Amino acid sequence: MADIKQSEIARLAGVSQATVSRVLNNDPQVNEEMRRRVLAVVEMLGYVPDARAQSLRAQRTRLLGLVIHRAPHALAYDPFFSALMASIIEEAGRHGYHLCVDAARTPRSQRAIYEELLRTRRVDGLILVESETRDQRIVRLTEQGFPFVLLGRYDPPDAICSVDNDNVGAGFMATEFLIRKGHRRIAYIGGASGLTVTRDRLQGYRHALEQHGIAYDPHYVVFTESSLLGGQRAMEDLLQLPQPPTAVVAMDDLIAVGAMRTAQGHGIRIPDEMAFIGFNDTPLCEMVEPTLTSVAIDIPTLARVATERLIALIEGRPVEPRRLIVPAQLRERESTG
Amino acid sequence: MADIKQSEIARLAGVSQATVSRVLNNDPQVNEEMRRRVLAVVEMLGYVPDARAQSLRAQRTRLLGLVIHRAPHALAYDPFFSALMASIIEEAGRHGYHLCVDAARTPRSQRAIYEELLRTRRVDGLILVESETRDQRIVRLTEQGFPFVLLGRYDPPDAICSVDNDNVGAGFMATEFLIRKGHRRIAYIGGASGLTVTRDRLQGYRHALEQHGIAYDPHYVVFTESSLLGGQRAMEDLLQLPQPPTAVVAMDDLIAVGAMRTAQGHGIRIPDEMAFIGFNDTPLCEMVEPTLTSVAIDIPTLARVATERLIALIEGRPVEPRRLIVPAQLRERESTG
DNA sequence: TTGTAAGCGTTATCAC
DNA sequence: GTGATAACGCTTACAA
Repeated sequence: MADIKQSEIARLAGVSQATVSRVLNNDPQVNEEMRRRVLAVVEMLGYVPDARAQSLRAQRTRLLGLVIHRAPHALAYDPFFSALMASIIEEAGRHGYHLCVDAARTPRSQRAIYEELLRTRRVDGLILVESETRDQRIVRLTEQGFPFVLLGRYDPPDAICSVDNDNVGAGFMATEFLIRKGHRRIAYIGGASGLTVTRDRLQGYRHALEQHGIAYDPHYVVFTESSLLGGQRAMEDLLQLPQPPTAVVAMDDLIAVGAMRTAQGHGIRIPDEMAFIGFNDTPLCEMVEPTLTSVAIDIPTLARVATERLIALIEGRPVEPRRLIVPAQLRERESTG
Repeated sequence: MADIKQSEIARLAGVSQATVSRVLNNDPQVNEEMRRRVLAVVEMLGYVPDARAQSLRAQRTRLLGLVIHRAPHALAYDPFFSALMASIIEEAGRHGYHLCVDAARTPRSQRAIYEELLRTRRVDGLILVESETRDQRIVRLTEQGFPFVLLGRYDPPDAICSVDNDNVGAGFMATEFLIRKGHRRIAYIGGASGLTVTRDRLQGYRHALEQHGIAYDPHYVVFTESSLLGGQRAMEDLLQLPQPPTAVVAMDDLIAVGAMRTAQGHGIRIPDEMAFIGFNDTPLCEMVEPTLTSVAIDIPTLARVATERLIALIEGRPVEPRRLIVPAQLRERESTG
């Protein structure tokens, strides 16, 4: 039972193996009668073509590659990554593609993995995440002409095909929202200061202040690690200031919640005395008291668009413009009044 | 540059293509001199064999399959799945395998996906999760002799190869822990009632009650969806009882937190008036107030063992015993006093 | 010890 | 319109 192949179908239907292939590929030239006969046998045996043979013959696997750059436990609780992966899978499936996920913990193994995926032709294209300023992967893939899409920002914009959530815009949106609520002393708590996300959102924050005639005060900007504890520590620092802020833009929900906890611990009422806004719109936002306003990255759209574009690249369709921006969305809740 | 193949290496090294293949497969019969010559060219061109051709020839793809049974947004915040996937990827990589992840939202598409993966031979084996009591996938895979490992329980134990976190034991452990704390009216909030996990933990719960001479009262057992809201709804029901429980065993941390919230909303003090215990030991446990006691499933071990066994099956090595149990661990926190 | 050649299951290009 | 036949890139008998 295991190994039905086209020649087997052909034998039972009394036609040649080539005809079976034609029928299965909807060749219009094939006679109705033969088509029926072949399809009947195909149906009966539940024949499906062997993906391995198709891959070799067609020179493509219909597999998209995604490489995770974290240790397993770090990935486990990263909703961004899970959501991304799930949406990629879904969109890929719609186009008849599958997702192959690999992991690379160290920078060295990263290079090795990308090199392997590239050379073995195990996948037809790659989705890149967490780009660095001088990304070797991008250089390599570009010079090899291997299809890939970057999730993130890259300069110059037309050099490669990329899809980005608008981090600058998101930082701007969050800050302006607070300004419109009447706040003037607004703090920004960033994550690791080297990350592009941190810097981009900070840029949006500064831009919003500027546009509304508020002087930028570096005392209101702190960087910390992306965790509850990080948020708590950052807030402690901000509360030491002679003029503490009346509103806080935090790099992610975890930091925001940590900061909010600390403020509450100091007897500060939220949102009356201090407003908070986070990023990513994680379920955490609904779990805390008061619920947390958050700027949502539209992960499903991000993933969908990136996947669509990658498949277009693979199949040789034009992709224009090269860089696409997916706007963020603000989800207003109690923490901003 | 793109397409280096063995025949190309052979030409440059002045040997036959078969010799190149032998060198790459460490055939001991090949002469040292030739080996050097071939490897030099291989090195120089950075040649790596084409995975597609190897797949067809060897009749195996070195791909493991995992099918997710949820909508993307549901997966996004499911740490169990992410942790599992990450650990599978890591272990697979150690053995030279990759992970192919697919998704099936509806039961119908589920069958279709499994059938496709099975028939197209796109993957060498499957890791099954979330088994149901009469799992059609298992029947089908078994009759086809397709390699797979079930993460979960299955009877009879020797029928198929499975790795289970000890759900019965975990349910028992959680319940007994509460009993030892002095509780007698203990509720159990399960997930979807069809799931094996739900039933297994319930069995452990009943077993613990029985062993400590506490009568089983079905009013204390409710089923709900695995979410904050599900937990909240279930708790509302439990609070309607003439004699509400003094302790709650919830199927997962999300449900537990939802239930805890609702209890708090009704002015119930935790853990003084009501104790809570969840499952999975997610970061959520540390984020809530009071922190949540939880029974941890050892996901990395689970994933590692399952992956190892699947690969053993694929490569025709014996796997004994067929069923393996990975014990759980209780992480005590504030919610149980 | 090495080269020649068959074949893995497809698709596509030929003749007929 | 249909049936032989040649690839796709690799592994492995078998021949030399």
